[in-house]
Amino acid sequence: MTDRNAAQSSELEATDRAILRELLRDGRCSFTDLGERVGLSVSAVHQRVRRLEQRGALRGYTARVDGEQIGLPLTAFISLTPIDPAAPDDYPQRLEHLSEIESCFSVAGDESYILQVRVASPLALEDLLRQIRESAKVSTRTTVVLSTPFENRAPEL
Amino acid sequence: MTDRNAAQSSELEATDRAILRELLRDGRCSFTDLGERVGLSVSAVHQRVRRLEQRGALRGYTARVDGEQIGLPLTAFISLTPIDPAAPDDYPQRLEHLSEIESCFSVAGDESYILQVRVASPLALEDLLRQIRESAKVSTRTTVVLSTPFENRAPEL
DNA sequence: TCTGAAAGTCACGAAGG
DNA sequence: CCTTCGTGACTTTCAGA
Repeated sequence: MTDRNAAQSSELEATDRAILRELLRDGRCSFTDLGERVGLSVSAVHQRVRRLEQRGALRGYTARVDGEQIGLPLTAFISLTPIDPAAPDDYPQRLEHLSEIESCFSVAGDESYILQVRVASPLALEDLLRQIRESAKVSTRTTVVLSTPFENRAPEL
Repeated sequence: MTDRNAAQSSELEATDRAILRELLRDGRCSFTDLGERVGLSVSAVHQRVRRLEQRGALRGYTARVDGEQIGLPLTAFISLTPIDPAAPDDYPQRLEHLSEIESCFSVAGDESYILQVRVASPLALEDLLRQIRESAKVSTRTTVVLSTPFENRAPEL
């Protein structure tokens, strides 16, 4: 066995973590480079990446884009509190269609959900808030982001 | 001129937005595919992508990785309030070295900053909170994420 | 799970309109 | 800003260990 038999394919081995580390740093890194960096042949890396994709450890790849330059300079966090505490908890589905909502977290604490949103302007935020309240029957508390010292840093693997 | 002359290279043109849309969907998409999808030759797309990278609209590429499978199943938001309101505002620099902190937002509202963190366990979170308080001389308020209905969705371009 | 080789695809710069 | 074209690099598969 490997380390501690990796609890039914749960924990990742060193080489796989090295691969993920490189792909987090550069999602377009070639298999050739990847192979050199982790000390494996091109085909071996190729197989491992495919396996990581199939396992779901590697969910995909995406570009990192500048919010300002694409015309969405305003980020905010919106906390949700259900108006009717007895209503069924289907808030995520009710909000899914609003593309301005980047992330939706179910949380412990005073509020039920935290939404991370990105919009073009204060006016667009006002409109989004109206749509959220209408779609989900919730009251909202909004925290506007002034600046982002850093964001989406890669975790240490 | 184009649309409204794009306010000094600020706004993006339709083809560039189409390219970003595709790269947000699949960060490893080949230039060949990209060209077909946006209706341009391979070289033209290549040039545009390079230009977008130089402009800073395209900041890079990254893999999307499953938090659970890499051994970091716990996400939380931590709000920061300075203990000494007169202290210099260098909190981001003081916290930068803590790799568990994925994002750091300066916000308007009751608190000064919101941190998004990812850790292995409640114990690791406790330890991180201690380090944050020590490093930045702040009091903290923590909201634990129970589940994530959706996260990091691509914005509508 | 690895390696090495073969075949097909792709990246990327040059030249030109 | 676009196209076409050519070369070298890369991806992907497969056989073998």
